[in-house]
Amino acid sequence: MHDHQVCINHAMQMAKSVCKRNKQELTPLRQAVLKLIWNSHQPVTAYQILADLSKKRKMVAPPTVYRTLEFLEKNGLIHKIESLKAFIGCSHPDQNHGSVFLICRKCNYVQEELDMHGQSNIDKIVNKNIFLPQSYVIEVIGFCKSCH
Amino acid sequence: MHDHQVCINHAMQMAKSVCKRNKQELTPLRQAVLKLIWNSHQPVTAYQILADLSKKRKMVAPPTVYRTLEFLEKNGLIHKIESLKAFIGCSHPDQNHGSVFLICRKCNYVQEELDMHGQSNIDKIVNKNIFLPQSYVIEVIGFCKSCH
DNA sequence: TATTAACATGTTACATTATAACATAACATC
DNA sequence: GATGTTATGTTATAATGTAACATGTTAATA
Ligand SMILES: [Zn+2]
Ligand SMILES: [Zn+2]
Ligand SMILES: [Zn+2]
Ligand SMILES: [Zn+2]
Repeated sequence: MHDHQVCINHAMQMAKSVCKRNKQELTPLRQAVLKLIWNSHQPVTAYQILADLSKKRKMVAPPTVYRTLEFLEKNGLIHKIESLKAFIGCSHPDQNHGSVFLICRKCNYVQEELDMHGQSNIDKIVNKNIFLPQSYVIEVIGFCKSCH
Repeated sequence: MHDHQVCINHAMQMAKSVCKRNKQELTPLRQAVLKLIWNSHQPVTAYQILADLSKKRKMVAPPTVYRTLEFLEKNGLIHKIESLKAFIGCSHPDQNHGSVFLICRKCNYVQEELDMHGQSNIDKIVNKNIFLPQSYVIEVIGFCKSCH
């Protein structure tokens, strides 16, 4: 357990400054979606967001949600968990980083850990193959400390 | 370039022995799907398989394909590339292993590299968090040697 | 101040990916 | 030949994601 309000406040503050830095607008819609995502440390699907958002505002359609998610992801404010087709707030949007996601199958908590891709065993493989990496998907599925 | 017929033959041989070891049946349907997947080193979607298979045999429905894919995956004969929602033959179905997939955005070639999860930086993170890993999704998206 | 360009959001209609639930077949064992 | 098990077929629908075009909003710029 932790004071999650701190997480939310921090995330929203970060978002403001990141968007400012990137010269991008953090509109009310984008803020609302980001806040919904930060409701928990569990990943949420686009259609969960769609439902939640449609309660708060008038009915929204899928493109609205997907576009907003795209914006947030491009600006490093959220990540997509590919193995779950779901989205989660980025814990470190200010830093340029790769991430390792630890995904608990029982409680759904997702822990994002920084990983400076560059000298890991994965990068050894990348280099050995003369591969030019552009993005990484690194997800570990299992049970978190509390759940096993 | 390489003699891909060798890859196919090897894969089908391996499949036979793996299924025997696992006491599982490699039925004609399952063989057909595996062969279709091994048509190339590029990942194929379930619905591509559905289309191909429906040409070879009588029309098949999605559950037939998804069930077969599930069987093949459970027996370690194929892998799902999560970031592409597509499937690819496993190059090393006989060994118990983790994999790193190098996915070329231009030519779609997917290189599977073995990675004995256990002492990598990812596992350091796993251990630090007292996380009990069950499966890994490790995908690097970029450009292969030939394409950059 | 009208005009334009840009960006953001709304709307409609679909495409793609995946699964639930139930029915039948195929085969082995008793 | 009844029974259980595994594999496959069938129908229907759920869940995820996008293309294309319309409208609104704001801020230069003519
Ligand atoms: Zn929190
Ligand atoms: Zn947990
Ligand atoms: Zn080959
Ligand atoms: Zn390539």
